[in-house]
Amino acid sequence: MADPSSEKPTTTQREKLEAKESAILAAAHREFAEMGFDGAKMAAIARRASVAEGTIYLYYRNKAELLERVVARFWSALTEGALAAIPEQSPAIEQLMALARYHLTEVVNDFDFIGFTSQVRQKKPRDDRSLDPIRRYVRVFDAIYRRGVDRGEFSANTECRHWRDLFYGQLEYAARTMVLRNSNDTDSVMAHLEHVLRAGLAQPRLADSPQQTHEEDLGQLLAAMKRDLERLEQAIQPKTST
Amino acid sequence: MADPSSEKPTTTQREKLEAKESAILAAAHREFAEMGFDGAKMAAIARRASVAEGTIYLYYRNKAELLERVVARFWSALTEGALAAIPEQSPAIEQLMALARYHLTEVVNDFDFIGFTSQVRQKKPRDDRSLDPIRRYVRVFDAIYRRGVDRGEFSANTECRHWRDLFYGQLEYAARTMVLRNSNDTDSVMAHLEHVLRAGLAQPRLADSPQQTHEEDLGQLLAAMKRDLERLEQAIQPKTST
DNA sequence: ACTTTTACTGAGGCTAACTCATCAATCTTG
DNA sequence: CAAGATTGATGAGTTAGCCTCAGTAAAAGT
Repeated sequence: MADPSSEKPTTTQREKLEAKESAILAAAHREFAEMGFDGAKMAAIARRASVAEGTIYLYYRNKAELLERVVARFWSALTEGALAAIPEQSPAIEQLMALARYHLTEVVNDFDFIGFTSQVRQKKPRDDRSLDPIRRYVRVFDAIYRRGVDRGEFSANTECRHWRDLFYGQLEYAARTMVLRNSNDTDSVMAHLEHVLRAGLAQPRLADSPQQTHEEDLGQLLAAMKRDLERLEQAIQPKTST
Repeated sequence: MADPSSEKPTTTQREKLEAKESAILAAAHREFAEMGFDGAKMAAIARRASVAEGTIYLYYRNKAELLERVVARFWSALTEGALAAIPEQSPAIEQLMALARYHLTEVVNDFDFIGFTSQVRQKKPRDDRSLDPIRRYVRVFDAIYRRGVDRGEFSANTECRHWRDLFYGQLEYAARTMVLRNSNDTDSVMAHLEHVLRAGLAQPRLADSPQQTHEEDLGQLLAAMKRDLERLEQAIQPKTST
């Protein structure tokens, strides 16, 4: 066992398993994307992955669970890509727009998987772990949002989840429209979203009790100036009063 | 044939057919809603509708087409309900909010059918007539939007479709969140949507040349203060420099 | 009353998901 | 290193459920 040559087969064995599982997932991904859930045949997936049909059932209980794992992998990959696409040090609003652009293009590319996702969700209990990758992806938005609040870019008095729903909802519908019409006007969608976010996130109380956000910043500026004035006054007074 | 009594069976015959078709649709609706598409069994639908399994295939080519027709009926009903729920003479923004509230509650009630809809859409060519009821429903928004533009409530320089995507997208995601969490905060969703619509639809150029509203006033205030400071500086300098 | 047309039926065909007895390969142990 | 044990892989067979179609009943036509 200490002999390196004898270790090789051990690691190879593990790698073999993982490679096989990965091959099945990749084959299933392609088959589902091309044929849809009902159209996809387990036999075809097995053929694509170069395994026997029965082998698939050693890794996944049934066709539905296979789809579920493919979908989970899709969202994990999406999360990786999104994190890579977001500029680290930029203002939060720019990070949001980068996320939006990434999300939109990816969703248009793999639009079927949005449908698969809701198909999977439909028959899952609320707290199923298989939905975690989706939750992790959604939290990418939340993280940026919170950072925006911390940096003072966004006012803190709107619930994050409403903006999250608006963000992903708008993008998904825009993607659907683009896919259905086979057109691509990403830029105009992005411009509109940015407009809405800037107008609403930066000045979120405009509707309820207007004039509180940027004005808040400006208010702080004013306060600082007032302090400066007072200091100036202090500096003067000794000379003038004496 | 001219005898009225001989006409009766003819109409009864037609009514019978329509009643049967309607019974099948209703049975299918319930079965799909309870069991999902895959879980629903044609035999069960036939039993619910009190017809033989083969009879269903006289009306619908296959299970998928049956779902398609159920979905179409669902959207038609939604359109009727929406038109009824919208106050005729109110401002467009209020009509939009009425539509939003109606849409949200209905979608939460029958959330499965949203999933079915995308399932149906996935395997349909772009120009399939069976999607018409959905298009008709979507146009309810468009009509209100245009009316708002005509009345001068909304500025005309944003594309309708972006606001439509935002409107339905936000609501669908909000509905999903509510269904998944089994919570109901319709009012807070509505408040947020109204805020966004009012901020964006009424003052649509905010994003292009930012910071022109209240900050302008504050800016003037700051400018005035700066002038004061300069005056103060002037007042001091003679005394300190001399 | 007899034919034709139309509406309906449900047993059976067929496809495709899933199982399981069997085999192959690797690991363990005397 | 050979023999047994364990684990992984296979694909023919089972089964569920969609859909067909030959046959029946009812209505319309003549």
